[in-house]
Amino acid sequence: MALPNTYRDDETRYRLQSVERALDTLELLGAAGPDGVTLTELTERLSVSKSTAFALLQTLITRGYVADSGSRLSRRYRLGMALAKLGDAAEEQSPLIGLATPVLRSVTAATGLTTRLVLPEGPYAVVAARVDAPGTVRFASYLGKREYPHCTSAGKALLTALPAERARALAVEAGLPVRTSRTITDPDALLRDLEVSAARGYAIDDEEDSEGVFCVGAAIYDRTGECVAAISGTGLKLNRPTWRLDELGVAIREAADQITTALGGPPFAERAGSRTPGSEQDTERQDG
Amino acid sequence: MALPNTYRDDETRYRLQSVERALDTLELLGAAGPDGVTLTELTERLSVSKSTAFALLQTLITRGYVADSGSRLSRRYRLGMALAKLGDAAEEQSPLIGLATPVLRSVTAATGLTTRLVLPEGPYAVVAARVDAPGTVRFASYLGKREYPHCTSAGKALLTALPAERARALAVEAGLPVRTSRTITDPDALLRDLEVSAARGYAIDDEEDSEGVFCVGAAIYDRTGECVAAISGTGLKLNRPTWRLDELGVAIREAADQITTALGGPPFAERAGSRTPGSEQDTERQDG
DNA sequence: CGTGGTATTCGGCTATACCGAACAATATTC
DNA sequence: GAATATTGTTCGGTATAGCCGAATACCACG
Repeated sequence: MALPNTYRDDETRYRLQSVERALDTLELLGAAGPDGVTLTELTERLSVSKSTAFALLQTLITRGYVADSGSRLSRRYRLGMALAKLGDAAEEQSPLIGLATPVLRSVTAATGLTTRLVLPEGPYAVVAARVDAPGTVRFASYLGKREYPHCTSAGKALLTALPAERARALAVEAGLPVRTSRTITDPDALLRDLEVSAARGYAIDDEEDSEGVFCVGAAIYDRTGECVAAISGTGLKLNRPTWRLDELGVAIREAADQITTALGGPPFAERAGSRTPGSEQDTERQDG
Repeated sequence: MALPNTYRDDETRYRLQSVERALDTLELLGAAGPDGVTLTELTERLSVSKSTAFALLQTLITRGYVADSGSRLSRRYRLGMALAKLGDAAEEQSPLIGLATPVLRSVTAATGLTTRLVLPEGPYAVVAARVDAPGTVRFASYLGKREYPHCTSAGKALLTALPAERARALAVEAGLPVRTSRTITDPDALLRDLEVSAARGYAIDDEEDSEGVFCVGAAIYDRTGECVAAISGTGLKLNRPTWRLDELGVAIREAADQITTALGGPPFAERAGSRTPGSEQDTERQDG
């Protein structure tokens, strides 16, 4: 190496190369679907030598974090059960997730909706926990999925907690791509929608993100009054044509309130009317 | 210098030390509960230097696998959300778990029981997936929990798939400790119970493992006719005094059948009467 | 029976991960 | 309020652990 730089980049100081590669391996396998990945595939995607990839896999396999299937030749590797175990423990250790999951279960049992807990990450909302409704063929709703702020109920719910200016900035940062014919793509229209949602205590996505799919979402606040998360309930219109979005919205709002109060935050009733100032835009009649 | 044994133990060949330590760290944090662990605690439990433990944590933290809470000094570390994400992916990738989870959800929704998928591990049954019933204050039912074969419905269900001698041997190996006043501690009595359970298609644990708690379980078979897992449903007698164990048992049996047939295995009706296959069954190729 | 694709094994080189010790920052004690 | 105890963080030297490249073993086609 020509570079005599004995000191490492500040970003990578105190970070162990082989551990990072092991994590890369796991994440790669996780994104790879049930068919798994082959050793040579891994080799090139990690840009390491075959023997290195092999050693990584050996280590992870003997500990149960990676499972190998397929016989001898053209073996395929996928994530192992030890990870499911750790993931479970991680969920319980996260105060928010541990608190929210039982509530989500109740809502799902009562309403038949698939429920989720999402956290803000930049302008997006990422799924942190979920309780799938029975019979669901499983939405494309894996943990860690990033959802748009402008066309999902959870994303909107997060925005309702912010001053109008900030909400607009975030939505614009994420972009407002068209997802269905009903997607709100105009920032001003979105802000009006948020106004209504905030007053109502829950946000609605009525086939704005995906055809035939609706959801309702509500924000969660901690003791400092900061919005830290949101929950949402999702349903398919096909399954049951006569959902009552207003009733479901209230159910979600109350569930969110339950979590909020558990965190010591202000419930909906206390927040009512005190929508974050920002610009007090005149409300124009919204036509469809 | 005395060059010590350049060749490593066969057990540890091709295994990366730092990766193993990282995994040790995660497992340690996972077992530590929501309060987490402090750096010095970790240092001594891993028997590594403080700086090493620090580097491990840094790596895991920047990748989101460990979260730190508590301010500056006396910081506490717990598992991070990246693990929940991977664990979720691992569940979907496991063919058995991915298959069983939707079924478990249906059973839970229909019956109100907390349902589990368990796998055999030596003489024990370890929990591989679970769907908690709403309102459950959460049993001590974390993923990876080992359950006794003699006093849990899932454990018994696994035993029903084995020849009597083997079932007895396993139960004895695990021991038959007293758990409640109703625990079966006599191997012969257990075998009689298994006989009945096999004929019925499901096993019952009526407060044999824990006071006030019952469960029903049934075995799952793959295409080779081997029992590979079992599912169980658990309920609290306190909550609802009038459970119908027979109905619940049938529900569990049918759910197990559903998974079994999905795997290409023999459902209950076909197994009836043929307890203890014991004899040699031809290996049937699955060409085409 | 070769050919091309895999997974393993080997041995050497050096970058890497380890340690010990000093440093900094916060509590706790007097 | 200074002294002490206990924790997290930084640093440099060192040898070991991890990386690579090449050679080998294995299997499935043609």
